[in-house]
Amino acid sequence: MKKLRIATFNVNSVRSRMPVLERWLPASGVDLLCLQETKVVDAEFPAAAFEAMGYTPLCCGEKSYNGVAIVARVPVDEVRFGFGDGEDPDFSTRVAFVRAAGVSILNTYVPQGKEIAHPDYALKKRFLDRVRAFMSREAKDGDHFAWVGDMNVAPTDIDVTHPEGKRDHVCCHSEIREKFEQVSRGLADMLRRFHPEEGTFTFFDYRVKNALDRNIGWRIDHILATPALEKRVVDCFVDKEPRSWEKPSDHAPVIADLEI
DNA sequence: ATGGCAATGTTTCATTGA
Repeated sequence: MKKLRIATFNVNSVRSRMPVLERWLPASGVDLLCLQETKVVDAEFPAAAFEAMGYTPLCCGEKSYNGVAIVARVPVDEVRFGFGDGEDPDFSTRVAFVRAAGVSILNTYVPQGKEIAHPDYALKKRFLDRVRAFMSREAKDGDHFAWVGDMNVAPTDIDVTHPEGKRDHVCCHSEIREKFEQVSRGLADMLRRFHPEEGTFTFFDYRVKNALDRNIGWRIDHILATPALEKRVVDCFVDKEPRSWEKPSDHAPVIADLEI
């Protein structure tokens, strides 16, 4: 039985976040980190800084927007970017799949969708359908599999401050919640299992004054596990500390401890 | 709380994010 600590973190630019990451990651105990919104082409990804901390980065990014990466200090057996299902776009800068240390992890940055009437919202729903199809292909019964990342869905009313004003929001609308529920059916919400209390958030808008201290936020970053993996998860929590530092991401990392 | 802030590239503003 080995311990494995995994995490998901939307960094909102990996280059701007290196001071936070260099303070947080070495002390975090995280073995395998899933990043979203790296916002950088692969040639300019700060690989050396991660290597200096003892981690190997595997990235797929683009200029200005999106970008995902797997950062691991355990041997990685396989990594793939994009859905690889033949559909266009492939979303290689929003989808990463990794096998390492006896687990499989799908790391996604789900499109936010802008507004219900916007074409990006239809793209978001299609993205979630493709996640379901990907998992049907890649996650077999009994697999130690997790779907993690910035899902841009607050699954229930307690996952957002002031839900009554957000009925038509692309992250809260009943339709997207139903879609997310359908796509994630059979997977267990690890953060909710260990933190069922209200006010458990992973995103705190920069524009809301003292959002962190007032705990005005959203729970949109998730770690979801198959039944086989769920049995191996011994803890899951939000690490809000790096959100309180200088030049923070607007998201906080979500950490899960596994015994594999 | 119906604004606000942060990051990026096109850079002294426009666009995007959630």
